[in-house]
Amino acid sequence: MPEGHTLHRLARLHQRRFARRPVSVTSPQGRFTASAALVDGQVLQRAEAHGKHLFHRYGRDATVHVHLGLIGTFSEGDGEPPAPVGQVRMRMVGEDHWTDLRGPTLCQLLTDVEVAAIRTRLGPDPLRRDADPAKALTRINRSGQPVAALLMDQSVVAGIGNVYRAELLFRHHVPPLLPGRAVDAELWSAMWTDLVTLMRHGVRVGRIDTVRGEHLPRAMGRMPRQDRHGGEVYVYRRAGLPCHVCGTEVLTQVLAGRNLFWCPTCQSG
DNA sequence: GATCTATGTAGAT
DNA sequence: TCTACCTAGATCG
Repeated sequence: MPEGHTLHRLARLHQRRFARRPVSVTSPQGRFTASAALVDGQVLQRAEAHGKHLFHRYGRDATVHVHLGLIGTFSEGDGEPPAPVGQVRMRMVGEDHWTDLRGPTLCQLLTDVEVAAIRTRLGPDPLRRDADPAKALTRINRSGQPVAALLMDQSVVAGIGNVYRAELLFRHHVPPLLPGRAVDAELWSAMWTDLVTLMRHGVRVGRIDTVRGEHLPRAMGRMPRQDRHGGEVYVYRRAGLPCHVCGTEVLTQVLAGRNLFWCPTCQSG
């Protein structure tokens, strides 16, 4: 679930459902109880996302910071919340809605300085208006690391995860192991523009779809069926299957602890 | 019902 | 580089 689009979608939902009104904040599981008590009953001023980080600002030096990690998840509903089931780290209850947070990597109450520290170490986020893609290119060009590794580095670009990485490289015919310094401005401009479009679509529909008109798989004669993550993709988790565009077997390799997927023909550079 | 795997990161080693 | 986190959907039997 959680690449940048998921967090922006949650921020938008929480802003709409909880902001500008008092919110009950508790920790049925107990691991967030002391911090929850400090904002419980206060007005949520603003919910926003930067990359994969979610911030609930209640006031000066009182921001709840959530990072879902790999397995964190929010569930939500209308009206009265049900009895907590399982390990609910944080429960928020507003006038008409409730939401439960389970399994996050981080759920902590931060001061303004601590929030700023997190945000300054993040790279530009394609889903934010304040993003400067040139900052990302500078970092990419300074490095001999594979572009596939750089795209996953949240201090280079904030919000890209394993699915968007694989799909972006495929869509731009980029070999994953291409060194960062070989990415030119024209290529990066095209990749960034595409990322903005793809991720905005992700926020809108709540899943990652990267198969668009210009890449229709004519050779296959049909659109790819939905993949396990719920959207339509070219190469992510398709190792051993034929490429939707050229039919070559999709390859996989572990790079820096994450599974990488690519088509050696379409992405031969 | 049991088992496997994962869209991620932090912290230990 | 390894492990913990400890959810949920897919797959196995």
